[in-house]
Amino acid sequence: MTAPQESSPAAPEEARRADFIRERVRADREAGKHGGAVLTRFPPEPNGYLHIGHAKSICLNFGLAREVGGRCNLRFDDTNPSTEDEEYVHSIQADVRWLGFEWDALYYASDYFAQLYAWAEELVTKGQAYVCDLGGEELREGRGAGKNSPYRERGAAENLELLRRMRAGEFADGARTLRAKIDMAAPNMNLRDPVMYRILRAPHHRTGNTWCLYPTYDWAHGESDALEGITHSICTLEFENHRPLYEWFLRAIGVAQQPQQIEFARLNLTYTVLSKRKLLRLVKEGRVSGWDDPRMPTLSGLRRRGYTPEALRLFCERIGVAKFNSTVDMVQLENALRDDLNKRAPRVMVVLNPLRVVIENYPAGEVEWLEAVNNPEDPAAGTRKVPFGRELFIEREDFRSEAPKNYWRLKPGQEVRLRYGYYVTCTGFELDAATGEPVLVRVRYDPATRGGDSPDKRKVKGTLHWVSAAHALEADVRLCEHLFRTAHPEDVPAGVDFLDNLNPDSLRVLTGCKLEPSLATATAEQRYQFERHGYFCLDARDSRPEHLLFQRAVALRDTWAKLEHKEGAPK
RNA sequence: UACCCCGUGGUGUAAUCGGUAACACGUCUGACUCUGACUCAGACAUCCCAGGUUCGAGUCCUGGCGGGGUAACCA
Repeated sequence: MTAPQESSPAAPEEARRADFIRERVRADREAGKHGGAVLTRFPPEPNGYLHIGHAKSICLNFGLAREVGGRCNLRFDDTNPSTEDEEYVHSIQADVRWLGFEWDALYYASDYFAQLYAWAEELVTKGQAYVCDLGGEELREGRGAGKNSPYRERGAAENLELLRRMRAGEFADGARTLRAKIDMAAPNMNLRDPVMYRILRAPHHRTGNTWCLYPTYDWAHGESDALEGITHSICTLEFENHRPLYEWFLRAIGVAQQPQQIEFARLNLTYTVLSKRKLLRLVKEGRVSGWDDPRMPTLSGLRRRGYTPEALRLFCERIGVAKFNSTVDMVQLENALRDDLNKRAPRVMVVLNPLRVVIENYPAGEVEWLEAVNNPEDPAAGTRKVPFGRELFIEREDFRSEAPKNYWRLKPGQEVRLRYGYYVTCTGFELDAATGEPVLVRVRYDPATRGGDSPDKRKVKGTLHWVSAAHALEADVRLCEHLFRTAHPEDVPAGVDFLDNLNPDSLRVLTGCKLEPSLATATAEQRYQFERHGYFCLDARDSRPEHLLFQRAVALRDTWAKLEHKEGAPK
C-alpha cells in the first residue's frame, strides 16, 4: 500500500474505534490465520461511475489493508459484457487514485475466464455441475418451487460434451446453462443449483469475442478472490445469503486457504440516491448534465463540486462501518468538507449580489491597498493586499432600509466594519423608483479606523465583506442545493417515480458577481473560502479565462439565516 | 410467504472475560469573535418490548415486536 502524500485532516489513525470488520481482522491476525497476512480487494463492476457509497468501501478495503501493513487489489468484476464499458474502467481508476489510494495489483475477473472454465469442466467431471436445458422462466420457477431440473441427472460425459459445445458456440443465447449441483431443497435459494455459466454473445471489452459463455457473479467472485490470495473479501449486505454458496464453490475447487467473505451495510445518504441504476437514469434522461454534474453524489461530481479527497476520507471515517441499515444525514458530508477546508482554504472577498456603496467623505480617485489575512486558521498562509476606494460593492443582504435591532449589518444610522477596511456609518440610500429595491447606499467613514480597528476601542457588531468597484473582477457563480427536495427520495408510493422528488431549484447561477482582483490567478484545483459565504472553486469544465465560473462546494454555517427563519416562521 | 441479517440519544457509530452508557455530527443555551464562520463551555438516551439467569445484563437465554436483504441466465 502506498499512503496518500497529502496531509490528512483526519488526524492519521489516532485511536480510531475499531468496527466489527477491523475487529475480526485483528482476531484473525492474532490467531495467525493466513500467516497473519491481510489482502483485500475493491471489486467494482465497470458499468457506472463510482459514488460516495463506493468511497466507503474503498476507504474500508484500502484503509484496512494500509493500517495493518497488508495489501489491497483493484479488481474489475467484468463478467457481464452486456452492461460494461471501458469508459467506466478508466473513470474508476481515476476516482480511486483521486481519493488517495493506489492498488497493489490491478486485475480483471476476465483474466480468470480460462481458469474458471477449466474448473467448471472439473466440477462437471466430478458430478458437481450439469448442463441444464431449461429456459429462464422454467429455471426460475423450478428453483422457487425447489423442484429438480429434468436434466439434473444427466451423465458426466454428456454434460462435459454439452459444456464444450456450449463454449464452441453451438447453442443460442440463453438456450442452456451450466448449473452447480447442490441442493434443490435448500432453504437458501442460492444453493438451489445456481447458474454458473450462461450463453451470451456480447463482445467483451477485454476478451473480445473469444467467449460466448460468461460466468455468473457467484461462480466468478470467490474464485477470483482465491486466485489472488485474498484473505478478507468484504462486500455489502445483499450478498450475505450468497456466503454459503461462495464457500461451497471454494470447497468444490479445493482451495488451500479460503478467503473469508464479510458483509457490511452500504451507505445511504439523505437528499440523494446512491444506486447505480438510479444515477444512470438521471444521466440518461438528462436530469443532470452528466456523471460529473456537481449535484451528483458521484466521486467525479463531488470533485467538480469542490469536495476534497481528505474530506471524503474524513466523512468515511466518521460514519463508521456496521451491519445496521442506516441513512447518514447529508450535513455529515458537508461538515466533513467544512472541517477540512476551514483549516486550509485561503479566504477571499466576493460579493455575490452586488449593491453599490459610496463613501461620501472618501476622496474620489484615491486607492489604498489594505492588508488582508489569507487564513486566520493558518498564520503561515500570510497576507495579501486588497484595493479600497470611494465606491464599493457590498452584499444586497447586508443592507436594509428597515431592519430589526438584532440586524447587525448596515441600516440607516448604524455603524459597521468593512473587513480589513474602515468603520462606516450609513447616512442614506436610494431606491429604484420602479421596484422599490435599494440601488445605492451612502455612508461616511472614520479615517481613524483604517485596517478595521478603532483607536478608541468602540465595538461594532457587524463586519461586512466588500469589493472595490474600480477593481472588481466579474464572474458567474453556480450554487447547488440538494438534488432532491425530500430527505428520502426513494420513499415513494407505488406507481410514483422517485424522479418526482427532484428539486426543481437545485441549480442556480448568479451572474455579475464581484470578485477581489487576487482571484485573477485562481486555478481549478484551489479551493477558496469566499468570506461569509462558503467554499468555492473554479469550475474545472465550464470556466473560461474570459468568463469565470465559480462553483460553491458548500456554504458556511449560517446562524443568522436560521435565526431569521425561525422568527419569520408563521406562528 | 420462505430463508438470512439487524434493532444503543435527533443522526451515525462505541462499550475487551456480563460491572453500571462513550465518541462524532446535529439541535438548544451561553461565552468569544475584524467571517452572525471558527473556537470554547453546558444541556439532550426509560440501551425495541416482556420474561429469565446473575450480587450485577446494552452485553447471556427464551418469547414477542419492528426494520432491512434475498427469492435474475445482474453484480
